[in-house]
Amino acid sequence: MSLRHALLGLLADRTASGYDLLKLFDTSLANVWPATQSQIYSELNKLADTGLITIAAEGPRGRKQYALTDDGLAELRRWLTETEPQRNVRSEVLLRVFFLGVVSREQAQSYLADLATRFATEENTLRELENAVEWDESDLSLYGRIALEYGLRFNAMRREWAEWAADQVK
Amino acid sequence: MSLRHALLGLLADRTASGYDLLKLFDTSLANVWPATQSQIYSELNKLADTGLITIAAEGPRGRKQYALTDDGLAELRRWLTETEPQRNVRSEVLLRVFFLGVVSREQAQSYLADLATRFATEENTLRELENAVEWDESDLSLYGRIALEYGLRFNAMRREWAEWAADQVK
DNA sequence: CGCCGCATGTAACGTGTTACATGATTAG
DNA sequence: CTAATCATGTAACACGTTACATGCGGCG
Repeated sequence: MSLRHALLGLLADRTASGYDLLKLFDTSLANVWPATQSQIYSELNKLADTGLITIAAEGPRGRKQYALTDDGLAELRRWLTETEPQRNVRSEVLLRVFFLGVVSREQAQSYLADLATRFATEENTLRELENAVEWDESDLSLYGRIALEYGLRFNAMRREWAEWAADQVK
Repeated sequence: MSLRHALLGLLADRTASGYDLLKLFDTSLANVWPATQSQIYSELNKLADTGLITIAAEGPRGRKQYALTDDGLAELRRWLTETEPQRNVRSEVLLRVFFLGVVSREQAQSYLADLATRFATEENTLRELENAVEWDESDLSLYGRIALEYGLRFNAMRREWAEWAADQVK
């Protein structure tokens, strides 16, 4: 049920249409909680039905500008403080590593070395993103930078681990 | 489509029944690729239908002992070497951090401090697991330890990040 | 003989992805 | 005027979770 709260969270900052939210997902939330257009639009309708958001204004081309209601903000706060985040375990990378025994040691080693390169690339991508974003003094900037720092540390850790693992396989 | 390959991977080591595999998922794969009983049994039937595994023997209580076929091993190798692991991004923890602006700084700070504690606990759990497992010289032990090391480093990294983040919010 | 564990199967529901479908507005 | 962008909606399918359902076999 996190998509619903992601939408509430974005609408807590400012009002937006489904189309606006779609773009926000593709930019700021792409690395945290991706969502498709189809998912966003249907969830918005459900949220409007249950009164957590309302249509604050309608624009050209059938545009619906959604706004968070008091109930919606309460629900967002409740989710944040009173519910446990379910730990997100599934890792396809680890699953593959688990079964590297079915290929040769040489193949396994180069597989892990490739992984290290991949993680290094992702780290660089995030670093470019960090430089491209215009950070300000808002809460979204503060917590956005904290989330980005997580990504940087995560990829650095994974790169070092993959290098270490490649060495272990030798 | 990773569940299918997880099953193939486990059957590459030894033959097993659905029930055996279920227990393997709950122990060795619980932190990598969880699966439910219902999912495992229906996927096994599909794999048997497509000839990637076969029923090597039948036992009491309708027990079906599955074995990997040559096709199955080939498919496992193909998946491992020729397909790209899709990066697993969704993180409920990060999503929550993103929206910490809707609660007070004090609440946000204690939220992050709690996270740090949680990660430290998980790290300890994994360390106990590491000591409890009887590691041998097999491939599964080698790659199992590599996967576990990932978990240890991951939680250490997250704990340090959460501590840093709590400090940033001050 | 009765209970626990072994062993499998399926139905209902929620979430997520891909693809199709349609149309209005605006910038060049 | 026409192409790109804005803007929303829905259908089909894949994957995952929860719950229900059933029965055999071995151990005490």
